[in-house]
Amino acid sequence: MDEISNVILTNRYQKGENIYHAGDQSNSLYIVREGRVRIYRISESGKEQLVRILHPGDFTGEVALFNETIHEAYAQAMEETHVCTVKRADLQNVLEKYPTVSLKLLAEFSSRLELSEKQTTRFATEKVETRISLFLIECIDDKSESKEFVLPMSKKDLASYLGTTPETISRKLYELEAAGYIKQKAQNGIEILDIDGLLLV
Amino acid sequence: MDEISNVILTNRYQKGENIYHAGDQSNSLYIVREGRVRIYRISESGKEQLVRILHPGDFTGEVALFNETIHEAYAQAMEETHVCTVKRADLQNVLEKYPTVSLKLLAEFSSRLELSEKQTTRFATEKVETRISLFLIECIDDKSESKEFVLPMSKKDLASYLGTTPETISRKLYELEAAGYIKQKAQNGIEILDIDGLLLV
DNA sequence: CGCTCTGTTGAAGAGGCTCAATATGGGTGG
DNA sequence: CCACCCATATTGAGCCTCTTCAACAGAGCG
Repeated sequence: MDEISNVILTNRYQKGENIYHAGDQSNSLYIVREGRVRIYRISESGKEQLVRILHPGDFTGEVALFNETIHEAYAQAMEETHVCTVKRADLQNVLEKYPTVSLKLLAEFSSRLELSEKQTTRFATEKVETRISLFLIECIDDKSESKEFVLPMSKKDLASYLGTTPETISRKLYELEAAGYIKQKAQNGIEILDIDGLLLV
Repeated sequence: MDEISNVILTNRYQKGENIYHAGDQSNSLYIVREGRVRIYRISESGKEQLVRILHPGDFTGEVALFNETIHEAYAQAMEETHVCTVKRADLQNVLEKYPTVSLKLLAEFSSRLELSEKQTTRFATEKVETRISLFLIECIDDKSESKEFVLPMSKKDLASYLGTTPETISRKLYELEAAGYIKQKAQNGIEILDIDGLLLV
């Protein structure tokens, strides 16, 4: 722990500020301390997709780190955010000295890989309505118990994340509500009324 | 090397045989020695998607390995295939003893992650025709030089990989040929005539 | 030689996108 | 505290892409 704290730096970013850009030749791992970070990509045809949102404890920058390439994604602070950075050389030192850290990292990577491939398969095989339903269901998995929650992002971002448009999100949520599966509340609140119904969409 | 060869087992699989199923509780890493292996998933709604094809030297099984969960994908031999397996405990021993192996693994994982997220973004933002064009372009990147190659899989598999149908593949390839971007040859051969044109699709 | 799986072609229809107009709401400055 | 502003969200209409279903052609294999 001491060894690690010696090699980390902390930076602050304002809302909207970019932590790195696609094309940057970074050599650091970024760990979110406070705030939220939007990771997004620009496709070949110039459209933007939200890949994921980092919360305190999450990290990013790994691809550029282990492969010495440039960043392929963008990282942008969604609010006032504190980020710790570890330089590549320092990280490699730690990893060589403490092999169990590598095992933890490997576990994290492999579950991220799993998640990403699952997402790809959903895009490849499910229609928008189903992707939205599955997303809603996963929102309650986390907080368990209560079947009511607040969308973890704006509907615009959600559209980008799910590979659709804000218009379609709006309409599909309306349809799901009309069908009695969910109830929309103020400020992006959602209550799930019928999980089984949602699963069959 | 000696240490590793002591802990690996070799298995043979016939064409069509499954190496593991989704739901299996596996505890091994599988390395392809000879042959080809199709990795695919079944989505929530029951549709199949081809995730990738393993060639000699490639490996799989990592998610179940580092997270002690069940397999989420299926691995099926596409032809007579020889596969080496390493048990989880043995692998962890090696990784703890030789930290640089972990670094190599981390590099491999992170580039796979990168690839998977890129693919997700393509599904989220590009239409089928563009996805096909990009796929064709990547086929020649590998073999460089020659602008002629044989599709690395059947068109049916390609449809599954690109999240579309064989009918659409057939039609789009026809359109790309009509536009003068490519030329189709016998047995899934393709010649690229105009890369820049393809990139603009 | 026939069977089965892959690939092609046609027609119809659904799903989702685009564009435009309008509403809403959080944040800012006066 | 209010008025305003800009980003987000909603709603409608038309259209385009792609899927679906069906029929048929070809290729590979026992």
